Amino acid sequence: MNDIRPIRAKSGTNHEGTSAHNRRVMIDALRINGALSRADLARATRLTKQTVSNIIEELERDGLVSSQEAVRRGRGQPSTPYGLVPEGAFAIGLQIDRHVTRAVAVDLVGSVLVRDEAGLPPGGPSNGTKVILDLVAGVRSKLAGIVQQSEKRLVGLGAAMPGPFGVAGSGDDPWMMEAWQKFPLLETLTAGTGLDVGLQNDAAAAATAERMVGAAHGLDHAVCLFVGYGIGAGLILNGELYRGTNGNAGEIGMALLFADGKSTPLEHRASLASLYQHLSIDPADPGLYARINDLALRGDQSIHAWVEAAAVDLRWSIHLLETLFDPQTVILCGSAPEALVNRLIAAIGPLLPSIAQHRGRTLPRLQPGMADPWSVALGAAAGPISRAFDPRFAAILKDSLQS
Amino acid sequence: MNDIRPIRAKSGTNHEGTSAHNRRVMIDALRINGALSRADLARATRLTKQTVSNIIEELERDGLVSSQEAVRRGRGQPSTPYGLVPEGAFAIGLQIDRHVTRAVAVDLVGSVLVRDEAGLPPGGPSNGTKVILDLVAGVRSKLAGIVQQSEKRLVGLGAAMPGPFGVAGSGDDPWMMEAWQKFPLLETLTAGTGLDVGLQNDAAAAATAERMVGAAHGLDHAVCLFVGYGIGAGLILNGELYRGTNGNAGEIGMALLFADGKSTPLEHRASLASLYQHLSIDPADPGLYARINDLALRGDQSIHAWVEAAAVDLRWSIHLLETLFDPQTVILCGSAPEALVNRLIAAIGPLLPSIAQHRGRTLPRLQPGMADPWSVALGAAAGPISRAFDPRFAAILKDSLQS
DNA sequence: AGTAATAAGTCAAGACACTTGACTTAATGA
DNA sequence: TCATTAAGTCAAGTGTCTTGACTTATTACT
Repeated sequence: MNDIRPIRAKSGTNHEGTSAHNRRVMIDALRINGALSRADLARATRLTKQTVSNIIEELERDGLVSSQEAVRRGRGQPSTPYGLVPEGAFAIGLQIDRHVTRAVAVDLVGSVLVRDEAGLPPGGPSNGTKVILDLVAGVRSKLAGIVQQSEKRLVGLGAAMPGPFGVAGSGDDPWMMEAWQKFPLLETLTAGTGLDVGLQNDAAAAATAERMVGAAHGLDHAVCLFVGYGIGAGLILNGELYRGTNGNAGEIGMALLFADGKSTPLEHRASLASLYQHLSIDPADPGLYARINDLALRGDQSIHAWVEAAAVDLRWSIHLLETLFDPQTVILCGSAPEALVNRLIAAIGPLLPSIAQHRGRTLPRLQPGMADPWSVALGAAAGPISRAFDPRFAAILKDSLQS
Repeated sequence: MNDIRPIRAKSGTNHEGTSAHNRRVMIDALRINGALSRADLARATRLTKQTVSNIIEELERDGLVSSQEAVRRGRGQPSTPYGLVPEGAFAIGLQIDRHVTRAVAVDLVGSVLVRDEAGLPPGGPSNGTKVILDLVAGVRSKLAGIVQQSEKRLVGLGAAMPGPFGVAGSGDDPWMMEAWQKFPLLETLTAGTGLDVGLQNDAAAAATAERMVGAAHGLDHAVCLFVGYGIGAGLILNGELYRGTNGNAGEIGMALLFADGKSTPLEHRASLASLYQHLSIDPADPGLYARINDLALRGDQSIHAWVEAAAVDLRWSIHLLETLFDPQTVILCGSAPEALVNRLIAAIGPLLPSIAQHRGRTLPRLQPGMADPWSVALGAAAGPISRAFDPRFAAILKDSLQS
């Protein structure tokens, strides 16, 4: 009769949770709307003027917001807008890709202050860990050289790498990503940097970036279709990144397509990997990015065939994402040369019919996102910033309150 | 300069929000774990014993929980477990299907107390509204005859019908569902019943039912693949039903499949509609359910061919849902005869490889859910109960606190 | 048996964060 | 000039959780 079953329950909350939530709501409002007065904030958040005043005062003491020039708007006392202070917080973003690793330092509003990259030697984590830790340390010290107190204001390190995580893989990846995926990266990075470390896949990172400073800014439901070496979808649902049970939600590249009696993962058909194979070029070529961009700009015939084929699969992928997630918009982004992404977008249209053809639609069904080799690292850095400052259910719960 | 841009912000919260959240967390814990003592609840929710005592006292006054026989568990004062009181709250669930409408009255723990159905005359809402309102009124008065104070404890009316909502349709549906989808159903039901009314699609309702009393009980990430006249997926993400921008998330039946050079919606290939067509029978036949069940039990050859074909599409659908949502489990349910669902499940296996083949997996990748013509109505009723009593982010916000 | 240990649950005071309503400040418009 | 309007502050009030001591009830040990 002595049942020792664990009791499962969500955590309760208390005053601290309330306060933490309200602080986050203020920051979020300032991020979405730009500078706002206390009175504006009170109306928008449904809190009282007094409460807003107290919280703003606290945020100002913490260096997260600052007052601006008073604004006269008709009768009444002029309002004093408060805006986010970019240097109020920083985060380091780290991208681990097949043959390269990139790190950036980003501030509270998502500006990249420092960026650096390094080649990853073959051999997986055993050879790459030192390179990565050195890269992070370098970015961190450069940041310290640019701004005061950066270390105190560093909220964490976000890492991004291709998924999926924790899955028994196919073993056909020459880039040892599987070894990386199995490696205790979080623990290694935490031990090596002393920072709070988070990990997400590259598509999720791209979506996080789009939400902070890109096309998904202020949206609560958006899907980012990320075309990189692989292909994946980053999901913004209810205003938050959706991770799924194991952080693998959105791994559309693993979706099997059936054609001509055989099944192929989408990843093998529409991704830069397939392009490299199509063009018979070495993905480790350092001048690759410029070369592809050049080919895309020139409208090269060899690229054209791949674009047309990939566009068919992407068009269908977008249709499927619209059908399953019912987002406000789909964003096409990638760690691909911008010219190539533009060609893809042009080739994808017109979109397939879907539930996205909705009466109340205001946003385009498909929008271009960032096409920048640094966008994944930026999104990786945006992760810790979002965790620290965006309103989230988890942030009100007692078991998340440590500070 | 007089910019009248609307300021967008999430709502703040206050003590009431805190309290409302904690009440919901208690109810949720009792629902998941069964009866618990105050001390157990305090540990599980991370609240203090005193706080739990106060909230339990309040919930007991409200008739939502009641104490049970004291339990001796080793040293120390025996604990007094508290459990949910089924008749603490009720909701009416309404299913509007092509040729039939069903209504149920459900209690706090998801037991169906009253059920009734009626045929829907052709002609869409103009002819059907009266039938529906009469059906609801009948169920409501029968409930009042069974339990005391049912009207006071009625938290709302949940309606479910096939989606998608608000989409420019294809117009090829003989059952006038498009007319229903365009009809101001919420307003009509609110005016006709005086209740708080919610609306979701049938797959979402099935998922809500599975979460309250079925295979998704206590799970935070589950996908219900619902096979009915159409086919759809109900999504439980982060412990809540995910609706998408327009309540159309999960409408996998609208997904276009490409084969033999033409595109077909999944719905036309794997759904009861396709079965009826395959068997050349009239979907309005009142003895349909028994007839199909009988055919499935006998292992009829005509059904066998459809099952084999549908299983291919369902196998792929499950693979896709696993890939995109990374759920803890996929549940196959339907408003289809149980024997048919069992045949389908048997025919679907083995599943396609996917990211669901994860190291830490404990639940089966695919589980059977309810296969019951009443499950959609039950899920419809579970909607208002979940909105009223489950922990949700929205419930802590000031703009959701009215009571 | 008697007593120490253990755990549930209560009591009463305290702390925290939001709310209330009156008040001050500073601008515009008639 | 002065009523009106709106931003923002002040100080007391309120609701909800927390704290720490205390009571109650049972088992385990001597």
